[in-house]
Amino acid sequence: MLSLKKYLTEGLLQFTILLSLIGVRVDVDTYLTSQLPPLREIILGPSSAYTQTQFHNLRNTLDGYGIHPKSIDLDNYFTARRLLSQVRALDRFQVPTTEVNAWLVHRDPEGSVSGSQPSSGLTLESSSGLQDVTSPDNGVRESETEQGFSEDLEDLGAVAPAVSGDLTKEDIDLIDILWRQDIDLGAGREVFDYSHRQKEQDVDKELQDGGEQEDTWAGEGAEALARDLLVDGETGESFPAQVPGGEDQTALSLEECLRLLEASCPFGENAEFRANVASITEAVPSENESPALENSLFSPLLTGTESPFDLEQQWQDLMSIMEMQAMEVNTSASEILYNAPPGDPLSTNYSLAPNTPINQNVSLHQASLGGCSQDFSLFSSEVENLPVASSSTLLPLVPSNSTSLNSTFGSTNLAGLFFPPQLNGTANDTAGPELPDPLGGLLDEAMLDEISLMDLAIEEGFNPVQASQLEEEFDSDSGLSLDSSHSPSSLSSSEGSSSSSSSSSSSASSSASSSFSEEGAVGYSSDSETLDLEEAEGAVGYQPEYSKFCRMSYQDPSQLSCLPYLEHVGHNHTYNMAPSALDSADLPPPSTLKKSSKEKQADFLDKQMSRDEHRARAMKIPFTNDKIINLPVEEFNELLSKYQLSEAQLSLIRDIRRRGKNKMAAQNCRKRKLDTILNLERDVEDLQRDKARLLREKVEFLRSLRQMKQKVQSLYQEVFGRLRDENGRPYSPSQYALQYAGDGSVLLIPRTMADQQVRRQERKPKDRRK
DNA sequence: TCTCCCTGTCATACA
DNA sequence: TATGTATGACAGGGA
Repeated sequence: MLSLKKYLTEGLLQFTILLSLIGVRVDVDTYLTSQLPPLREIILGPSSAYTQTQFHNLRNTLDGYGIHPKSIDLDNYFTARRLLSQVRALDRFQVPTTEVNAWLVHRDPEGSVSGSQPSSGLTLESSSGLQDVTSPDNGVRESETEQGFSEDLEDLGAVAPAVSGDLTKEDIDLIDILWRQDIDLGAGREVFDYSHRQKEQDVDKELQDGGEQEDTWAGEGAEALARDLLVDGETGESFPAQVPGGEDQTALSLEECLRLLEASCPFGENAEFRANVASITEAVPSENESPALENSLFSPLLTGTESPFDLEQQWQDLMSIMEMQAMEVNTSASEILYNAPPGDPLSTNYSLAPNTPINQNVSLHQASLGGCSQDFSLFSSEVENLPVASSSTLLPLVPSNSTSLNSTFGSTNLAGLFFPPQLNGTANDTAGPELPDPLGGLLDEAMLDEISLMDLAIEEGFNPVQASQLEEEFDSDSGLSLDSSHSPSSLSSSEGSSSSSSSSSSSASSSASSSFSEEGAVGYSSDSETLDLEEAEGAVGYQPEYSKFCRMSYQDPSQLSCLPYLEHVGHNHTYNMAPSALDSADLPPPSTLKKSSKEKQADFLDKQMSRDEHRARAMKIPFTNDKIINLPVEEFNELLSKYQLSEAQLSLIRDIRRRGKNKMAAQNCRKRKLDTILNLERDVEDLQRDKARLLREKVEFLRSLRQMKQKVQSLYQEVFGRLRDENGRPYSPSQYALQYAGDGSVLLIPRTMADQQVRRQERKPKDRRK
């Protein structure tokens, strides 16, 4: 019978899927909800004791409208409806993106499929040439695509198990079957992933638009620069462009500056980006380590990548967290990092990066330290204390008209942050060492284990999810095992029709678990018309996790196992029947048995009867406890009216009814508690996975950011080094700074102005926080 | 014997 | 008010 059931179940399911695939609509509802108990029972299996609770409610409510809102049967109802609707939708070939993502998430632990496989690293870090910088936008986007960031970002809205974890094992099996079929047709799994295809299209679009934007922006920038130069020439001031001998040099320098900056940061043509680039250019080198000042690059760079999500805000949030953690960080690491000996400006100006070779295989911890050392001090008071350069006059290079000046002030200028205090003549040698290492704080004891796991993932080509799973397995010693998929009962998952995903919602698991919790004494009525429906509803799935709770009220522990398909063995149909009837019905003819065994059987059955059944039999109640408990009120009262019952009998009957209902209510209550605990476990599991993923993303971002800053720094140095005043002498970095204004012009301004703008910029995020 | 867990039951609140 | 449900608390029984 079992094999027949399995055969029929799988065969029908596959047949239905095939029919659906070729366009034949199969309405399974007709078969499942029709009054064909044997077929339904074969397919869905017998019900459990739990589901008997709403016998009367489910009567005449085949669609489930009469199910109590809190009933566990409602879970079955919704699960069944959802599965049926999905089966029907097969011919329409719709695979919801979020569900596929959820599927991927749940396959991660097995390492078979993962949408967030770690790539070897961001494109930016693949090489250090300028070529990489020419398309940081695309690079970042591609990196996002490669590393499953797009999925991760989508997960931000679908991470909650209640949403994304709604796939049952049946769903997964269906998707898997479809996938295999399409693989045979030459289609990969990514074909189903709408987000994947969309990301590919986006990337292509970006690649196309990027070139156009770059060209447009370059043209506008050149025009703006030429305009500025012309205006400046009209002022008659000692603008290099108009000074004989120095004109070509300066003009060439500015053009080169613009070109280099454009080449390095072709993010787009919008003003926001330009402001960001301006902050990038200002965030260039400082002679003495001022890592605190360099974090100004954070937001602008990330905003420049222009994703639909407010990455700048996210980073600010992240930085705020880091700031908090940085309060407690020890400064030893930063001291080492910041006390680099002065020497080559390129190597010393930029806190860590120049001296730290970019190593893709570097430990995440190390990488994080490096990235952090330069990134997190935007809001540090050190910035406020920066001495202002004495020079306050506007250079001839700066356009003299008010518009340009306003734009200059209005634009981002963090140049001062990058110039070495020594050059300002007011250097504070202790500034660097005093700065804490925020990421070091982030990577404190509590996070090192996760980081190390991520290190493992990056260094060893480990799937980070696997790493997190490894971590979970380590954590599983704590009594509550988070990995339910390792339950021995998961063997039953081979039965596609009787398994439910560990990610199923609590409602689904409720229905599933009830399929084998057996209450034989009061839980079964062979003459109940609604029983079949109950069984159908109650056997939607089998929850492996409940194997450990399967020791419920079964009839005979020695005869019954926890297997759900054996649950019907334990039903007790005897109730208040007379012992003689029981004997004749259940026992072999007396002639073939010894009296002792007969008595044994009687004793055994007697023991199996509940107290209320004993009482009912003693009081000669003329109907079964099952009827007493499960009949609707109207029918119950009608039943009572048919018999002439004494007050004691009536009282007992009402007590039996009350206790029976309460007993099942208690069972439901306890099962709900278990469901809650299990779902909480899954939530914790998901959150841990998300946490690991976010940490990994953060490290990746920091790494790419550090590399971008390196390149911007070198470009700034190159541009600034080529600038010459009217006498052909280079400008002093301690007195002047380059500023990339919002209108596309590149300005050389005194450091005092740059410092003022730095302070002004610092206040903005603070105000925004308020 | 003690402890833990499961189960049934009661009391109570609530719908 | 009657009925049903949910849940905390308690007790009994088995391992």
